[in-house]
Amino acid sequence: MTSSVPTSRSRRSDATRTAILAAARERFAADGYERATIRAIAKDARIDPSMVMRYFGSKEGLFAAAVTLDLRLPDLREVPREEVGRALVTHFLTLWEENEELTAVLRVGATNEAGAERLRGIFRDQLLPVARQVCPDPEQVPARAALCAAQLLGLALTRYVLRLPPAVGLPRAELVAWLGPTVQRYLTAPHP
Amino acid sequence: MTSSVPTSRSRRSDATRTAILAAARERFAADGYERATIRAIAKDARIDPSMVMRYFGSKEGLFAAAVTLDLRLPDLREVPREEVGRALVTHFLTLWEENEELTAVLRVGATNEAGAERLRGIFRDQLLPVARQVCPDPEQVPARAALCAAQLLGLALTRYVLRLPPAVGLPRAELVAWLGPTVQRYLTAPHP
DNA sequence: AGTGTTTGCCAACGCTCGTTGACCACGGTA
DNA sequence: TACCGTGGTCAACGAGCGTTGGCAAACACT
Repeated sequence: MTSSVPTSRSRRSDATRTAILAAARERFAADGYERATIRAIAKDARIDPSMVMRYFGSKEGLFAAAVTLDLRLPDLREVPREEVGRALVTHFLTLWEENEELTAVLRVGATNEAGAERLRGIFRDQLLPVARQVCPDPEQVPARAALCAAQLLGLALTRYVLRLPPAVGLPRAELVAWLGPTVQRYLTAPHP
Repeated sequence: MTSSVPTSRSRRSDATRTAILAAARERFAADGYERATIRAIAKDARIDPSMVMRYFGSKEGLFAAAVTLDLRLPDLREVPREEVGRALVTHFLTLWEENEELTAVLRVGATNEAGAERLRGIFRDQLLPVARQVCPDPEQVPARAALCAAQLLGLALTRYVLRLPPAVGLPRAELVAWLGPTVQRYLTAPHP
């Protein structure tokens, strides 16, 4: 039993716990699922590999705990209707540059079925609802959202994962100027 | 020495060689680089793993031999100028559905540096020259080609790798209708 | 001081991987 | 018949992986 430190006082292990999570995110983002070994993650966090197991149960458990993705998408009803495309692109660029979880989930999703399922979940639970806010016809929402996902994930893939030189070199503003109208059209333009 | 069968007569080993390559392409496309094991590939080809080594030297050698990608892009100068976007999208969709090498190189490129370099090479040697045929300003060619790559690879990623349900469900014609104008704009529209 | 829970390290397990080298079967040529 | 290149199998190697259980130190509470 022992409710020794039940409520608010921070346990000493919380530090290691977050250290492991940080190292895991970094490795998953850099190497993908298979090559990001528990041993390497543990070494980065300066603890023993067995600690990872004790805290997270298994490698899958660690991945699940390390990569919890909240896109924090804006409420598009508060954005001028002709600005939603640019707003989304801007938001995604910021998001992607701020945290490496997105790169991690994209890299892992490309080779690992569990990772792919994670991405499908994010699409379903986070992007679809937002698309629903601005799409004219509810029936077309999934298709339109998928088109946006294709464009935005394609950008992330070429720029942050594959690192195609021209994609890396393009300045933010220019990306927004090019992709904004595309996303805008996918979301709001009449079916072609 | 021995020029026993030097010229045209097909050696018996060619059959196994191509069997290995076919199995390798399939596994790389389905599993990515790390999880596509030589042992599994050899089993698919119904031979011993050591044969793979004899023929291709190493796993990297096998990958290099199995995935040689020719996009067979059309000569855009023979396509009506306002049709190049739709033509490219159509071409890519066909290409992707016909052979699994593209899925393989995309999956591998996402987690493996050698795979990523392979993709950068394809972009540089095959997509850039074609973009040069239709872009107005030569200086803008790399950026415009990169935008196209982002859109087209994003489609492939969501449809053939991640298998987002709405992206899988969209019929070819509709994809061409949506993405065609996007690619067209990236290639030929004036800089926004 | 004494006791029980945390927090950590260490050593090993069983497994799979890429890779290697020894050995065998066939088939054409001398 | 004897030979040799070719196409193939088999068993093993060393390394790295995820994972486990036992044990020592640090701490919290009485």
